[in-house]
Amino acid sequence: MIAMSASNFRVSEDLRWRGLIYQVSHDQVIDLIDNGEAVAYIGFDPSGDSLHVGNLIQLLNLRRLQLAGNSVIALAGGATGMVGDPSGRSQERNLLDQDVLESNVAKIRVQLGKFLDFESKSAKAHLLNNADWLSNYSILNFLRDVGKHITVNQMMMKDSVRVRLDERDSGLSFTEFSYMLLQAADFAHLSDTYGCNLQMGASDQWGNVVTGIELIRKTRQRSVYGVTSPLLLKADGTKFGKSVNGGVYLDPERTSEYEFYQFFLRSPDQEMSQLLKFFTFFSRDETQDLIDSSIQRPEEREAQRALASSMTELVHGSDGLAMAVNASEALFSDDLYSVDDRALSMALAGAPRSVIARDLLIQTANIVEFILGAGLVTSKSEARKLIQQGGLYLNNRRIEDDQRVVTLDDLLGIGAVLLRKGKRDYLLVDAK
RNA sequence: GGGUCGGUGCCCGAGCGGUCAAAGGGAGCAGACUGUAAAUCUGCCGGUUACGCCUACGUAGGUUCGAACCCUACCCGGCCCA
Repeated sequence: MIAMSASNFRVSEDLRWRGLIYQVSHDQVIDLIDNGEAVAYIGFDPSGDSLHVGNLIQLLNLRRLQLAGNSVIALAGGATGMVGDPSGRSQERNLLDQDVLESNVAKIRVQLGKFLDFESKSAKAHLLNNADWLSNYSILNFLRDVGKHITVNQMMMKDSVRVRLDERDSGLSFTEFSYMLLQAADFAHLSDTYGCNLQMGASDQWGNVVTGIELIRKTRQRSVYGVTSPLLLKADGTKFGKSVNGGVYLDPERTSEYEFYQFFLRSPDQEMSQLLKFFTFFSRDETQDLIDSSIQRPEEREAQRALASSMTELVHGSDGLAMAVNASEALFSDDLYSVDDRALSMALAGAPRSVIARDLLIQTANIVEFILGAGLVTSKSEARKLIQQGGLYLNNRRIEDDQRVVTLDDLLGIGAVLLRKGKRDYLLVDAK
């Protein structure tokens, strides 16, 4: 599967073929990474308590480099998160509480760690938090060590800043303006203490990366490099990574294994080539076969299946994948009643679920109240509209009447009721 | 601190005394078509005890029979000046 060990393998070629290289600061980077001499770092923003599929691309890039023999550093931005990166943002962000931030960092560290190999002797991996060196950096020293070497003129030229200055009704605070200096200081610190010589990131990080390179060149007379990867956009040009219930996260508490699998399974045909290249570790041949299949027999969705399986397994392990696949098959089977209860119960272990009081069913509950209580809809009018429009299914049977009541008789053998909104938004409701 | 422009529903954006739950667009939701795809078409898109009522147009007051629209103060943002 992971065709990394072949002696003639060159990561740079692989990355380029995958379309993962957008900008490169110096051509030397290519040799550096091909020879396994890079010590590469990528920073991750802890503004949420879980990484999402967008971050995953970057994290996998780090993994790709490590598999090719380079050392890597995953950095959680415990300090920079306190300030907020203006890159790619059209609005000033709100500051996060310190304790929220700390708990986010703790959770993200765990996720980051899962994708790197800490055992390797030659290709080392480090997991760091920049709060460890930035928190106690005195402002005076910072201004002298870092600020002195970067002119405001340069900073103003950066896209992330310029966009905000040109913007009609949102400004840019000094705090966010300073962000790139903090990131530059990180790079310098990592260069000093870990021999870090390469910073990577998504293309919106280019300005920050370059600032770090500048700083190190001026203050350390040392050459370090930068590489960015393109921002992944959907075929229609909008942001990638949104599903029915918001973002797609790596944390199963936020995005269940089933939902995660489904997200990739539903990928549009048009995006398959790019998604396979960005996310998977399939070889060139394997990838090409999948792309061909997708073009010739799109209705089979072979590529989607391969992508979804591969990603789910990578993030949630083989158990997680099994749960996701079982739940998917059970939920999308034509006749739910034909599946025996035991199998159903197992299969639906990974399905989205909620709980409702059994007593409610004993007294019989109105369908509208029932689905509201279950959390399938957020108001009674939404519930009624859903039914009127023919979008509500109970145990895979369409409900036409909003006066319908739900009773114990509606419980499947597994002691739960299966609700469905629209074509594919399922919710299993346990009666307890 | 002064001047000036602005703050409208999830977002963008009209409205500028009644006919405004508020045009239009986007997003979202549902339906049809299909392959759990895309595109397209249709309907919905504040809540509710549902042709009524409640909540909403930065916040608090005021004028008026009646305000998102007028007045006052305050808060927040942009720009310019100091």
